[in-house]
Amino acid sequence: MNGMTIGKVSSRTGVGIETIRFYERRGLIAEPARRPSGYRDYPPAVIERVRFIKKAKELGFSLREIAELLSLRVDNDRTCADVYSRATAKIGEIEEKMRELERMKGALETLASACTGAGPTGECPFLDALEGENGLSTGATIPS
Amino acid sequence: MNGMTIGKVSSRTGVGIETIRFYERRGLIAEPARRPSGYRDYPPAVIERVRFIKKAKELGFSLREIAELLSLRVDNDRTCADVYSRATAKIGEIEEKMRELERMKGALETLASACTGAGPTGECPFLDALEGENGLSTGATIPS
DNA sequence: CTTGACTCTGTAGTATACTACAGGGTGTAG
DNA sequence: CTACACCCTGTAGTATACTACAGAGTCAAG
Repeated sequence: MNGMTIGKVSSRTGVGIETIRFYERRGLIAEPARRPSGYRDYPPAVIERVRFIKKAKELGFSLREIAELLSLRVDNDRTCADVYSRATAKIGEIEEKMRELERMKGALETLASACTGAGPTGECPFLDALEGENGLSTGATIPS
Repeated sequence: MNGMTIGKVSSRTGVGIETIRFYERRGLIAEPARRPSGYRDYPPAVIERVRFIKKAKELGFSLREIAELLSLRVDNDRTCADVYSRATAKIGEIEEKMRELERMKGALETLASACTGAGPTGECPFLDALEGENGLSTGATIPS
């Protein structure tokens, strides 16, 4: 009763074989069991994990941040208080991302509703909707 | 009555000088006027543009996608119908990102509410909340 | 028992997005 | 008039995240 080969994981998730092995090297996916041949033998749960990584990436999380998100679940050494504070911090980041997306969406909707007819594009309040002093939590890098 | 030097733009936006010049090379920022010395002389509007780029990046848009977003406003050759379809497409992408963030947030909240006391971390339904067949619009790359 | 699809390790190359000089000129405060 | 912060171009280096081989072994169908 074997699990999946890496090719199966790849086709089920839409993530390339080389990329899956890369995620393993980076510690995002646990090293799977091996068959006598040396082939990786994955449990079904790996599918959700790979899909999670894929989606989190599309949402602007780096692999380092995704590892953090995943570590909330994996490490049994952590206290609940620790998990709680990390989780709420991530929730804050996510809420900030959502607010920015909301603003961007609003700006695009204004743009779209102003341009339903024919003719050239006029001045649209596109950048204006995204003002504000600060970025998100990325940690701005200003060379010394 | 001069505008800003690049250093001023950098300090007002939190984006490095080299990065601003890089954005110019990539066409994300228009080539500014020059002073007799050759110094770049930026109009105030560049501040919003740089901040927009910064935020859009933090939301998971690539520089190529940001250029697309910006081109909706800039190109006067485009018809309104064209702008409309591009804008609504981007709105769709943004809504998908927001839905995914909502799911991720829900998973984190479940995790956080289950772990407010002391003790070790149990099994939490973290990955489960992010299942689903498909990713976003990134265009999955599966090697041949 | 061969053929073709699949897997292995290891290394090297690519795309994106910066980031850091080198070697030079500019601008202004004291 | 000099010292120091700032700007210029151009090129090269770095971090991240893949992506592509090379050279070899594995497995299932016919």
